Amino acid sequence: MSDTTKVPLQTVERLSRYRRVLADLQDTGIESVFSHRLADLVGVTPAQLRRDLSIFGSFGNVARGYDVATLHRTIGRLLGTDQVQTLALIGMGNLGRTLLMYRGFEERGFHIGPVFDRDREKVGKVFAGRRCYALEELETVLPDFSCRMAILACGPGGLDALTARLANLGVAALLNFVPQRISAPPGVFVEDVDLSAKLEKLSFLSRR
Amino acid sequence: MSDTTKVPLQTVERLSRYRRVLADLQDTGIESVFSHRLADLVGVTPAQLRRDLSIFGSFGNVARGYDVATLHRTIGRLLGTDQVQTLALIGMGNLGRTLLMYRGFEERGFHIGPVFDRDREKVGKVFAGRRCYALEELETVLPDFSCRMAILACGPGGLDALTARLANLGVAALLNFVPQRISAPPGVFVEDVDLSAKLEKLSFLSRR
DNA sequence: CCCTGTGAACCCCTTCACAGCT
DNA sequence: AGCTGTGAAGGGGTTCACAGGG
Repeated sequence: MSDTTKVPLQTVERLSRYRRVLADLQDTGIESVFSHRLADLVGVTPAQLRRDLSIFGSFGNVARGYDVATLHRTIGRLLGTDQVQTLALIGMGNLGRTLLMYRGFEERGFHIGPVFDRDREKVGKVFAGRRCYALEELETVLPDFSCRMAILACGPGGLDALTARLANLGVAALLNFVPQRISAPPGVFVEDVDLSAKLEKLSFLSRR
Repeated sequence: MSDTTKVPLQTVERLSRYRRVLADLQDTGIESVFSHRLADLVGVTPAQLRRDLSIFGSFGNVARGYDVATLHRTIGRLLGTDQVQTLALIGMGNLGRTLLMYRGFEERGFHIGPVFDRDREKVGKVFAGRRCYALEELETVLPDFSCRMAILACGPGGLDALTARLANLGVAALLNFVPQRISAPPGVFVEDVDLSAKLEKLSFLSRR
């Protein structure tokens, strides 16, 4: 019951939420939880929680429920966040600099390593301890960091070429803030962050 | 075929993407498109596009496809972004200031009006032309702007009380950047932005 | 022809409900 | 008695495929 690719996408998204709540429980010294309680804290149904976990195995115990520390570690392993991963960040505008200063990433096992910008003015400057590289240096700099993921916080110009170069360098996942459809090279996963779209959704929903 | 509440959530999310592409087409002077072409540009199947639109009515024409300008306007009306909406922004940290400077919101019909912070040091300062109010002033300041939506870019402390106060003031939708589950008052819609969760999803997916 | 709009089939995910166990 | 894990049922969204029309 484990590593087929038959894991619902939404289950993966919920794993993050489970892990976060489990971390809180662990901090408060709670050693075990029943599905009912954990589901309540996360905001899902107990059946959903048990189903999600059952996709990966049997972690529960009828008498005590789930062991908090063990389950936390297990989900971390599933997500691949049990060890620190280094990300590349492209674009040192307002957004890029904000992301660089955001502490939440480090807390969850993500470390921003090399940062890049196309703008000559930014290249060579230091942001939060990182020297900014020119985009042209991608091929020479990136291999030293062995990044499997990158954050795109740059302008829309030449995006397709950029993603192709990143893919060539072994980057298999992109967190994309550029409001434009990315034609991802095969094998590269893209998650879009489109705040305007979220506002539009809220605008629609709150009209009735 | 119109205003029942039976609109799939994911259809709503795709409306944003249709609208963005239609805006681009309009800028380049194209007057009409067939579902096949529009769907290609957006990155969905033609059947999906037609199904999505058919939920709201019949906008197409067998001979010419869809009229770009009309459809653009229609989707804008559906989303409620055909007129500018004013948002409140809570939290003037790095994130809040970045959001304030982001041009993308204005382009899509969202205007950030009043900004608030709990921190006494920030209150009274001016950010991008807006004077920052204290959180205590919420009840006196917010009614002047008649905001139906708010952006939460503050710390996690006292979130439940804050959302309750916002709800009382008529705020029916929240774009939430705080990594914590919000127990939304009834009738209030919440969209969470959790970048770490997106990275964890990417981490999971790119491991095979 | 080749388009749109749409019933119907399909598929994926959620929920129910219970067997098995402690 | 009350829990987990899971077949089976149910529901929601996508895709198929075609009727209808220029």
